[in-house]
Amino acid sequence: MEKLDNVIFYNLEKAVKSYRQFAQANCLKAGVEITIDQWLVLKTIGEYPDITQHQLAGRIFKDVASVTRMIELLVTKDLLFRKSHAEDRRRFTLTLSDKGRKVLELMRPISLSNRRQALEGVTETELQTVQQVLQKILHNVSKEVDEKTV
Amino acid sequence: MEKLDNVIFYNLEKAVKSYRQFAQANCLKAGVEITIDQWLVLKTIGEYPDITQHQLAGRIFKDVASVTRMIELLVTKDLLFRKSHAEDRRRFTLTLSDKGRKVLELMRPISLSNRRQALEGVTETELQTVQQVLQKILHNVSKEVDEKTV
DNA sequence: TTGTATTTATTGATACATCAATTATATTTG
DNA sequence: CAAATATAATTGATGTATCAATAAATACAA
Repeated sequence: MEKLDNVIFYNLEKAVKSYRQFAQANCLKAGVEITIDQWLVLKTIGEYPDITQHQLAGRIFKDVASVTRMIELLVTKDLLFRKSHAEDRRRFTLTLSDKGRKVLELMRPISLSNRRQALEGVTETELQTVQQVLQKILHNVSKEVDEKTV
Repeated sequence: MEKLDNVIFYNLEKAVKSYRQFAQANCLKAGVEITIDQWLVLKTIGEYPDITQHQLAGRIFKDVASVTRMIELLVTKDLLFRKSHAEDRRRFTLTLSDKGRKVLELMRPISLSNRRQALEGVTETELQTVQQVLQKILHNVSKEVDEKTV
């Protein structure tokens, strides 16, 4: 009773994991030595040059602790520079290195192709429905405002 | 250009992660000291008493190495027994302990309620669309049969 | 302005993911 | 049957997730 195959959350996880493996494999094939997660960090820093690690974590839905460690890695891989922020000494300024920028360029066509391949045969309408459902789920599981404010 | 918010795979990951946190928090609230992943293992063993670790891994889309370690944990937590298989000495027979069965019973209503809450406002039709799309994605990203068999 | 709270980030501990290499047992094939 | 192959599981190495505790700097309130 209640086969896992019918539980949407298992299928969601399955699809997400499979896509990740697929995407990761395609990066390697293209000779880019980076994990999808590391790429996400680089990409986000590229888009938001003055972002804090905290905001970064939120944007890629990761833990701040994870982000700290990923940044360390990216720095030792010479993809990223980190220097103390000029105006707020609690923060750090994160800057892509040349190598980091190069990786991002290499990745752009790959990630586009990954998505295109993965979504082959999926219609625009279907996509919209999926997005709607995901929004609803997100809304439902996000910490509700405490209603004990009677 | 190409905001992450519009990329379905980010939203998928986001939804999956959020649901996991939600589900995990609800377990803790109910006093069940187990991770969702450990629960998945127990549940699957309950449903397939003679399963191999390899099959188990496939069923919950995890790595065999992860499964090995999770089983070790579950054994030390006294939720699971493991003894060498009678007919095939490469294998192990995995058996739920009383404590393990009790945890599964405690979890049943919780997981049902988790899903119900998370899917509030989502119609049956929408769900079906999502399932279809997930199937398509899975199909697209799964290793294609090598077509160089010319 | 001193004390308190908040924000930014790190660190330690534990759990899980993934890949590659290895061990042990079974199965197949010559 | 012996050799080659396949299967079941473990182990090591590296990367990520999550929680809790901490440190340092900044903001805010009395």
